[in-house]
Amino acid sequence: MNKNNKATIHDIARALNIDSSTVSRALNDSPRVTQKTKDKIIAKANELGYQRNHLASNLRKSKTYTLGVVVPRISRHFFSSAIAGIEETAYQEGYNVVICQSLEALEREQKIAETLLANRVDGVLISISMETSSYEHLQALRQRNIPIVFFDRFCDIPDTCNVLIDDFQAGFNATEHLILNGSKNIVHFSGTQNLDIYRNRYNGYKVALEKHNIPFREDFVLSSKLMKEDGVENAKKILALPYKIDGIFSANDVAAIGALQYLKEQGKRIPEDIAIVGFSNEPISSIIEPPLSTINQSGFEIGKTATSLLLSKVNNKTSKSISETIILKTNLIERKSSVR
Amino acid sequence: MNKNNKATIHDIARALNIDSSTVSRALNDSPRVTQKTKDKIIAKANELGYQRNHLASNLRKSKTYTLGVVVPRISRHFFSSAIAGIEETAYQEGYNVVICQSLEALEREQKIAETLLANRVDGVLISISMETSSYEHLQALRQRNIPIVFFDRFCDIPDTCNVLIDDFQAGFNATEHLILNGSKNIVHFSGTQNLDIYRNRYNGYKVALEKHNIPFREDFVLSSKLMKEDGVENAKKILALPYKIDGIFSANDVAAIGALQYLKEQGKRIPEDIAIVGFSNEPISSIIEPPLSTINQSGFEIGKTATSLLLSKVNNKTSKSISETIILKTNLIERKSSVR
DNA sequence: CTGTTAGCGCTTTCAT
DNA sequence: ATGAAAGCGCTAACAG
Repeated sequence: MNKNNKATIHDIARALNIDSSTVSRALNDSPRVTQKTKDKIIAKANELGYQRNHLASNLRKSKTYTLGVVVPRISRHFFSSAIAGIEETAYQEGYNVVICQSLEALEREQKIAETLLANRVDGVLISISMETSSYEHLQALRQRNIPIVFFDRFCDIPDTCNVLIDDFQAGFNATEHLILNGSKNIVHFSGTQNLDIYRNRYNGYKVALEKHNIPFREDFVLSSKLMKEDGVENAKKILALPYKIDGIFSANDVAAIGALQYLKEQGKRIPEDIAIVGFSNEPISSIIEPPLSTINQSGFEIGKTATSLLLSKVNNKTSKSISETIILKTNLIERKSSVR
Repeated sequence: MNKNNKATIHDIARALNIDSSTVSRALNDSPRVTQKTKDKIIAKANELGYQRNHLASNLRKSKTYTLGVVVPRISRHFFSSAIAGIEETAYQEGYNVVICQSLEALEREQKIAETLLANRVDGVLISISMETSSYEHLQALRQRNIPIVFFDRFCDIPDTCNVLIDDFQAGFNATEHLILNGSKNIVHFSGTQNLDIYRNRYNGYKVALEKHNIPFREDFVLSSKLMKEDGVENAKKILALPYKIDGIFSANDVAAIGALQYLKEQGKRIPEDIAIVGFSNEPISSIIEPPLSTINQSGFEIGKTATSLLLSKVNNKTSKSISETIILKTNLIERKSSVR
């Protein structure tokens, strides 16, 4: 018994008059131990209430069995469901997870990267912040040979993987959906253009307009950080436009909701339909009026996929430093307003 | 240099021709080392890019510097903001955090408790599941001398702490608010009665009615798990009641929203005002029609408070096994419908 | 198949 | 004020 009153492999060994290394092997189910002794050892282990000390094991193996997860903010539904997927996959494989929030700030992201390094995580899953335009902190991780998988927000660094949705297609589908429902003057709420996801959604919007011979107008594209306040600002801009806007394609849910709310407060006309991209299975869309059509993007799936990819990197010493990008499917969920 | 290409205290010691124990002391800012040698050591540490190996350090100290956090579901806004508060406080003190979801299921909660034990966390923060009516898994943690702090959902186990809001007062305030706004027939959406928070909110409701001489009616209390579907069911029951309901006091946000949505879909009259308890700074309430008055309960604050309390238990060997309950203030946020 | 031995990198007595 | 030595609990050569 050690000082914490917990049995160690030595206690088991002593009780059975064998060596602790055999106990270790048995407990790790090594083929180099007879089934009979394994049984004896396992029985004794249970009897003594033995539990492996991961600290010691990990130190010896110089692995932490911990993954770092960096997201802009945990309260965003997309990310909290992604985290659920990440944890499910990680726990299954015996990995723990430490979750960090960048709050969309580069400086915080850099600090987090340092912490993760100091904690010697075995791998990192990250959705970069909107501010992230320099990548040294991420490259530092790669230099220490820590695998990185980017999810949702694309990042182009050598020897890293990406798990994304097809943002171009989603943007195209969202916009076309509006057009097919009769919208002509469609405004686009876009995000910061240094993020690929927003550039691609924007391009999808443009191409859909082209396809349907609707002229593209520069002043119909409103770029922001897509926070709720930005949505409100966007709504004001819409009202100031010399056109009757009959559709909005917002690159995320939050800004769309902000705009909606403002328009309602002002007693203004609500565009016929609003398509939103970047939306997980959040309940908000189903409770606001008019119901929003959304592009469904399962955070849970993305989290799971990204994690298994990362774990394969963490475990396979073989296929080291191969970049890979996985694109997951999205689907458009149409919601008709009940009041029409 | 070790196999991971990382400097150790031995590397620093060798380079400086001193012993590694001195290096260790210096790096821990022990008073038993001269400032001059400390400076030398720190300089060399930086030069070599030294980073402490926490695994080794923790093994030696037999502490994990990890806290377990168990919540019903991370996607609930109240819990995700509580987690943010927990992390902020924990990281400041050099602790990591592992987050687990019980999904309101006792069985999962029991498994999680086992895992946390196996991981030898230094302390546990938990909001018990709605199903939790047996407490062996939690007592097992206490037996291993792992401090526990319950937050939001009260749990009465010896030698543990609770960080709560005043649910009785909140229930009272919510109900009185409805009464003062003219409601007479006020329905209460209640949660499972094995949780104190719901019993207390329920009692607050009753006492508020009493105070204002409004007769209490058994059939105005609808108990459920307070999921969205339950809200829908509740709404149906309301419509079937032989009274004109003019107020709802829901013990949480989710059920209230479910009910609202159903009532709207059916084109039914919406009660004049709805007070909700159990509500964090979630944006939902501000985007639905009619606006809901809510009891504001800051998950972030609760998380922070609970964590500092837990850390004091984890660190102070002195005041061991003293139970304590902290009650945090809530405030009612009134929102007038814009359409009235 | 099992035992011996030597550490992983750090902290902590106990000396000096 | 610093050094020497022991060991946290486990794993992984290397023997036999």
